[in-house]
Amino acid sequence: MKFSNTLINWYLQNKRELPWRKTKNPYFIWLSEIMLQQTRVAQGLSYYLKFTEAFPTVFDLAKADESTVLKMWQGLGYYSRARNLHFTAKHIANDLNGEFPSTYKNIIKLKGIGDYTASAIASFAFNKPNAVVDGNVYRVLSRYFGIETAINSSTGIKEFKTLAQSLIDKKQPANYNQAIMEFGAIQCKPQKPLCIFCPLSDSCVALQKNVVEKLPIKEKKLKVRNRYFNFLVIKTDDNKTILLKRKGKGIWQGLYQFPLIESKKNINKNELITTEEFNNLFPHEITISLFNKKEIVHKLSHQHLHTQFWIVETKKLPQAEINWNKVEKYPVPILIANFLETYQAKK
DNA sequence: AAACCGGGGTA
DNA sequence: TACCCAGGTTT
Repeated sequence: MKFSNTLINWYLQNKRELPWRKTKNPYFIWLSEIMLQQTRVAQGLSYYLKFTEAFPTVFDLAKADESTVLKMWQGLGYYSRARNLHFTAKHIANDLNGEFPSTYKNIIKLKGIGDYTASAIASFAFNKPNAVVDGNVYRVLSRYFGIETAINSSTGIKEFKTLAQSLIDKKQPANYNQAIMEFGAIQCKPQKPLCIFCPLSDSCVALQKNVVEKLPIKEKKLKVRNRYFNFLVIKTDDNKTILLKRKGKGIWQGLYQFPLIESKKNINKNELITTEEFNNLFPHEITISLFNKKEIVHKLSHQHLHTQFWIVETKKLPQAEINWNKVEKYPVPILIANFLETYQAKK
């Protein structure tokens, strides 16, 4: 059977009875869609009942004070939804004569309505063949077709939208959209999906490849932390230096490095020599110069290390116990090794 | 492209 | 704790 027919049949037998599924009133449908953005049905339901009772028409909502609307929204989260809802209610009541736009193109112009919500309203209220793509649709399609494109990449967004649009049942777009989302919410769940008695199990690519739990794929947007490292490359007049072993849990555990002064940003020589750490190391006279005129940015998966190597020349230091011809014996981060290579070459 | 916006449920 | 939820707007 066709993908869409299977889903619609499943939907007609398994759907939950929800108040916004019993109406074609675009105002009610809009209200429910805004409330259900990033929100579970169980959480939004009581708010929907409260709002439709207090504001039975878009004019009632438009007449209310914004603070009243926000107060009623309290606890539902994402409060810009409530502000946009009220703004759009006033727009529809005052500028559009209370008539809700009936096409995707016009619906999406409304504040607080994006691609998903415009498609949902166009199909549910006006029976237009605009396919919805929400979190459920991403999950169902990526699994059934075995699509590994990241759903939060720009190419993934286009790919899934195009696919969803190609699959919609144009004779009953509302039922199809409802069906695929309900199927994703109840059957093809994020965790522990019910594959054992799934009506699509025979042709589900992810099930056959045993990758159901891995889909959909989402790009990890790991936040990169910028750190600013100042390494003090010490050279005593008896040709010794200092290497310190990194302890603790952070990066480079157990490896050796030159004494490090971390700063909030790249600093110049004056700023460096006035740091407390620097003065603790060098009580007496030294000469100091920046080795790399341009900062070296060492990129780790989750950190960008903006690095400056400072050459510090001084007379004999009791802490400086490592002879420069032994430095290469120590395990060091590649960042330090690369520095040593260019530094030694210049000598 | 990425940050931001929230409260709540689930494993 | 980490992930996800009938996403959209702003930068």
